[in-house]
Amino acid sequence: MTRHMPQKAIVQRTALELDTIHVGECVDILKSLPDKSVDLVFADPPYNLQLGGDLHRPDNSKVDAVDDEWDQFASFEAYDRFTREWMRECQRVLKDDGAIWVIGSYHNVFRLGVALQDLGFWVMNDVIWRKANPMPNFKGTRFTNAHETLIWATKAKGQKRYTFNYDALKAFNEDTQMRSDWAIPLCTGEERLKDEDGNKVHPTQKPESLLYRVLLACSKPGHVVLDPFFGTGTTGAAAKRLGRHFIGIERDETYAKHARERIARVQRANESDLATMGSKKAEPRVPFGALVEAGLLQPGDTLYCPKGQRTARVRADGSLVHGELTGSIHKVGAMLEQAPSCNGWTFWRFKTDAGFKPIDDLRARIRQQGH
Amino acid sequence: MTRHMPQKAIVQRTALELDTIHVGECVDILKSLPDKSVDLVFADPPYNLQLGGDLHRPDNSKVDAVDDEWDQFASFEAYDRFTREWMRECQRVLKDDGAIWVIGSYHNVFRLGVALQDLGFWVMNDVIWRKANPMPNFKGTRFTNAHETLIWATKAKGQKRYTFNYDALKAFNEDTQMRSDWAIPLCTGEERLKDEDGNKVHPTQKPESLLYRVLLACSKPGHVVLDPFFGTGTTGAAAKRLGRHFIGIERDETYAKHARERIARVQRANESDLATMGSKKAEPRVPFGALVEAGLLQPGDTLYCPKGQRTARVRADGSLVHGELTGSIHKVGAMLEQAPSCNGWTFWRFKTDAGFKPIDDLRARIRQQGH
DNA sequence: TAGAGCGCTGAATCTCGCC
DNA sequence: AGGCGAGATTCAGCGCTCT
Repeated sequence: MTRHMPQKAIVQRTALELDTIHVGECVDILKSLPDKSVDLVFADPPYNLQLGGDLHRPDNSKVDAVDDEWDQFASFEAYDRFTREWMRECQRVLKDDGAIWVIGSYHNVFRLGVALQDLGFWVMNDVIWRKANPMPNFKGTRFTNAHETLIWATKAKGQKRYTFNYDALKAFNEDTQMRSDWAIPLCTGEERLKDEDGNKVHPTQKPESLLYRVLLACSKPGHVVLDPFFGTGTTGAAAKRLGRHFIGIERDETYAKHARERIARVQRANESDLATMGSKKAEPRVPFGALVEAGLLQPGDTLYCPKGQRTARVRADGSLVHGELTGSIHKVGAMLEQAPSCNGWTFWRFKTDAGFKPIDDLRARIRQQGH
Repeated sequence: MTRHMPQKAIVQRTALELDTIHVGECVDILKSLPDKSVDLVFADPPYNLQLGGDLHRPDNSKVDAVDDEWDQFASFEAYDRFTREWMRECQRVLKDDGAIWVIGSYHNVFRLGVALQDLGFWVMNDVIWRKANPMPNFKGTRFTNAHETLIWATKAKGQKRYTFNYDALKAFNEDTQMRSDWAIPLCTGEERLKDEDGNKVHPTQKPESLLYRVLLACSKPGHVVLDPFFGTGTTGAAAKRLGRHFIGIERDETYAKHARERIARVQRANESDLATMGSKKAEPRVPFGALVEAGLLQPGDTLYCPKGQRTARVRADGSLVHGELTGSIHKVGAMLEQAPSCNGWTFWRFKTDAGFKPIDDLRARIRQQGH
C-alpha cells in the first residue's frame, strides 16, 4: 500500500543512522525504529514529578503542580503513563536477546521497576551506584542521599540468552565476582560539561565510568545501544570508547549539540584492547573421546579421583568404567560422588612422572593444537 | 450501641498490650488496633521470590532456599493487593507524626515503594543495606546480589513533624552525616537463632544492628514500634535494647515462641553499651578495572614489571595480556613470576615523565577523589 | 596456646545447546 | 518445545579440629 511508503522510508533511514543523535520527542522517534533492532537500552528518564517542566501527559497537556493529594495521585499516574509509553517502545525495538538498564532515585525508581515488571521485562539485578562524594543534606533532615539505583532487566521472563560478560567483570574486580553495589564518584571536574559561561550544561550528567561499566557488562563490541534520554551523551561517549554503536534520542538541541562535540573528542580503543576475558563456555567443545582418538590416553588407561582412592578405566569410545558403573567422565564422577553433577574434566586425574594431573590439561593441549 | 461493646473491649485491650507478640493474621490483628496509636512501623513482608528449581553450590552442596508457603503469591496483582491491605492499616494506626520503614529486594521492593506512594505516604529516603558477606552468584549469571533496600516514608505528604535523630546518628557515624548506604553483615553465628536440632529457626532473620540503626534514627525512648511481620523478633529485641515499646504480629506460633524467649534474654542497654553497636565504616575497595573505567589508564597502555624487562598490555576490562597469558593484574604477575600468588598493585609499574611508578599510586588517587 | 586449615552457610528469581 | 547431557560455577565469616 503506497501510503505506507514514506513511513517505511523513514524507518529504513533511521534504522541505519547509527552513532548519531536524533533530536525530537522520545516516543515519536522510538516509533520510527524497527522491531528487534537494538541490543541494549540505557534510559535515564526525567523524574522531577513536582517541577512539572519535563512532564507532560500523553495528550501533551501540562501537569499542574498543585499540592493537594488528588493532584499528587494524578501526577504519579501521568508519570506512569509516560513511563510505560516509552518503555513499551523500547521493549519492541529490543532484540529477543536484548536487555534494558534504567536509572533513578527514590522519587521515581519504584515506578520504573513496577513498570518494567508489569510490561513483562524480567529483572536481573538492581544495582546501587554508591556515590563516593555525594552532596550532604545541609538541613540535617534526612540521610545523605548517597546513591542512585539502576535496574537491569531482560526483554522477557524466561529469556534464555542475554549478554553478561561475567568473566570480564570478574577480572575487572581482581578475580572476585562483581557485586550489585558500585562505588563510583560523581561527574565533576574536567569531565563535567560546562557552557561558555562556565555553567554546567546538564543538571544530572552521569559519570562516564558508570556507563562504561554497564556497557562492559551487558554488551559486546559492535552492539547497538539505544539511549532515549540522551542528554549530554554519556552513553554515546562510553559506547564510542568501548567500540559499541549508539542511537541517541534527545529533545533539547542544546544538549544534543554539546553531546556531539563531546563524543567527537572521544577516542575509541583499539580492536585488540577491546577484547575482554572470555568465558569457558564460549571455547570450542572437545569431547573426551578426542583425547583417546589423539592418543593422549589409551583405552585401558586408569584415571584417579582427586583423593586418589577411586579409579576408573578408559574405554575406546571415551566412556569410563568403574565396577558396574559406566558412562561419560561426568556421569561416572557424579555417581561416585553421589552428587547431582560433576565436571569430569577437573575431577579425573591421570598419572604422569610428575605426579597426578587433571585430564583438563590434556584438553588444553588439544585446544592449543587447534591454533 | 451495645453490640459494639465487645469489639471495643478488644480494641482497648490490644491497644494496651505493648511488648507482646500477637499471633494471628497480620491484617486481622492490625484491624483491632486503634487509629493513630503507633509511632513507627517496621515491616519486613514476604519478598515473593519466585524461585525456580534447586540450586547447588560448585561444591555440590544444596542451597537452603526460601521456599516457604508464606512467600508464594499467584501474581504481581495478588502481591500488590496483599501489600496495600496491610499497608493501609499501618497508615491508619500511625500517629500523624509517625513513619514507616519497609525492607525488600528487587523482587518486591519496587512494588512496596509504589504502594507507599500511591497510598499517600511520603518517601524520605531509600536506604541500602550493603551486605558485607552476601551469598555469591554461584552460576556466574548475574551480579552478586549484595544488598537489600529499605524505604523510609512518613505517614503523609507535607508532614511537618517526624522523628529523625540527626545528631545521634552523626555521632554514631564518627561525626559525619549518616549516608543512605549502610554496610552491615548478615545475621550469622551466635546471633542467628537455632532450634534444638541446630537448624535456623527462620529463613530470613535480619541482623539486629540493622533494626538498631533504624530505631535509633527514627524513634525516641518510650515510642511504640509496630512490626506486622514479626518473625523471630529482631524488631522487638532492638526495641527493648533501646528502651522502645513494640507491638509484634506474627502468624506462626513457632516463630513467636522463639521470639519471646529471645527478647526475654535481651538487656536494655545503657549508654556505654550502645556505643559498642557503633558503625564501622567499611569503605569499598577500588578494583583495578576502576582505573581503566575512570580513564587513569587506557585500554592498550603498557605496564612494566619491577625490573622493567617484561611488560603487559591493559585491556578494556582491566585484564592484562602478556603473549598468550591473560588475566587479572595478580594472575598475570603470578604466572610471569611462576609464583603461587602476586600482589599486582605493587608488582606492576606504569610509565610517567618522572619515571616508572607502581599502579598503586593510581589507586590512591581514586581513593582521594572520594573525599 | 596460637594459628592454620577445613567445613559449613547465607532472602537466589543461578546453563545451554542440541535433537 | 521439551528432554537430555555436557560441563561450568563461590565469597566471607564463623566455629571447629588439628598441629
